[in-house]
Amino acid sequence: MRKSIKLLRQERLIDILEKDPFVTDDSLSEQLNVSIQTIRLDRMALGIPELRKRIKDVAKNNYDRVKTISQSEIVGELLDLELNDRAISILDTDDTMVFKKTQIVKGHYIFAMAESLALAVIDADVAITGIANLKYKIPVKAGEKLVAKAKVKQIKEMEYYVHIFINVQDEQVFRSKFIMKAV
Amino acid sequence: MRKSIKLLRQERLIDILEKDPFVTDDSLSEQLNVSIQTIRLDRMALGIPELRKRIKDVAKNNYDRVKTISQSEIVGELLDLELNDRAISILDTDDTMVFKKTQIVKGHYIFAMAESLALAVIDADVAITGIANLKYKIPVKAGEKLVAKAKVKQIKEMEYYVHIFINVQDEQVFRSKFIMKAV
DNA sequence: TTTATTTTAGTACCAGCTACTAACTGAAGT
DNA sequence: ACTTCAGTTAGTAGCTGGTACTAAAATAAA
Repeated sequence: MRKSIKLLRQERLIDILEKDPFVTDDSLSEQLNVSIQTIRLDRMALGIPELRKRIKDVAKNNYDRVKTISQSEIVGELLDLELNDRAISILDTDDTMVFKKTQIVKGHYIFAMAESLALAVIDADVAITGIANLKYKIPVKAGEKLVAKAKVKQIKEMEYYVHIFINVQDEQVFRSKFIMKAV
Repeated sequence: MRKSIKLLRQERLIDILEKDPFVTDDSLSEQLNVSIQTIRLDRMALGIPELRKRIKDVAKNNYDRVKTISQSEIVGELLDLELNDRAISILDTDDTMVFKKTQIVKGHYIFAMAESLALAVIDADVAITGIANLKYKIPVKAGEKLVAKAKVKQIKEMEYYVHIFINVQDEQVFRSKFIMKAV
């Protein structure tokens, strides 16, 4: 029975540190009501590095990356643009965009790429998405390079009908129709 | 002229640390060819904290932010769930989600909320989005609280037909149909 | 009861500092 | 020539949050 007490404590330790890596051994020993030596033995057993190393890891991991997530990279890079006619953008997928279980890129990244290209291609100061029909044909895996092509099919007063196709290599993985409304 | 040597060194110091905050005083003293005490006097004068504090700052700055952007907040909080039947989630929008020009929430945030709720409501280990039809009825502004309701309409072998409605207050701002495929 | 596991205690040592005192350098001021 | 003084260097004590190690105490299992 002592065995499970130890394992339970180690699980709690992992839990605490996953929620907040900025915790000293001292604080951990208080939270778990054991001596600081026990905490250190547990960390050793679990291969968890010391506070400073943990902080450094968090810092290093995010230092370069973070900037990207929030904006531009979510939508890809515009390569070619002919207003009111056509446009091309590319997006490199990575493992931050996937469902861990399946390694398949989450749908909203692909949607975001398509939507932003649809917005870019139309010659309107401000536009909003009205209607979208999407078809995910083949799941996209982390690391694959997406190429999106937009074609404006029709402009009816303030409504723009735009088709977006997304390929990986020469295979179509996604296609969609957007009706954008200028405001 | 001695004056400018000092100022120049301090500028170089700032430069080095801006490019890479992960540098010890020891390394700085080598790079700038002065004693470690001089480096410390310079840091004091410039109000630059020690290495560990700098690392911690980098980590802290990004840690909270990244967590939120990448996962939960983009998709909302699950309030109610009846597998294979219905589900409800909420999402507080903020000004990081909008087009600056218009203060209107970007479509992919709303799509992500809808898609993830559609995924949550179906009782399948792994599922991918197959087809989606979206209608954005009213633009959502920063600060508005979105309430998404999912209803599973039909289950046909491995395909799930799910409807998602998103409201602000009692007004429907978005509705969609998803066909999800279990894998 | 004996043995094994787990936990606690304690010491020496480390990096990377802060805080402080003191001495040295070198050029300018008068 | 001597003083002056900013700028630089040297050195010590003490801090945090550890590692690495030895040893003893507590608890459980045989």
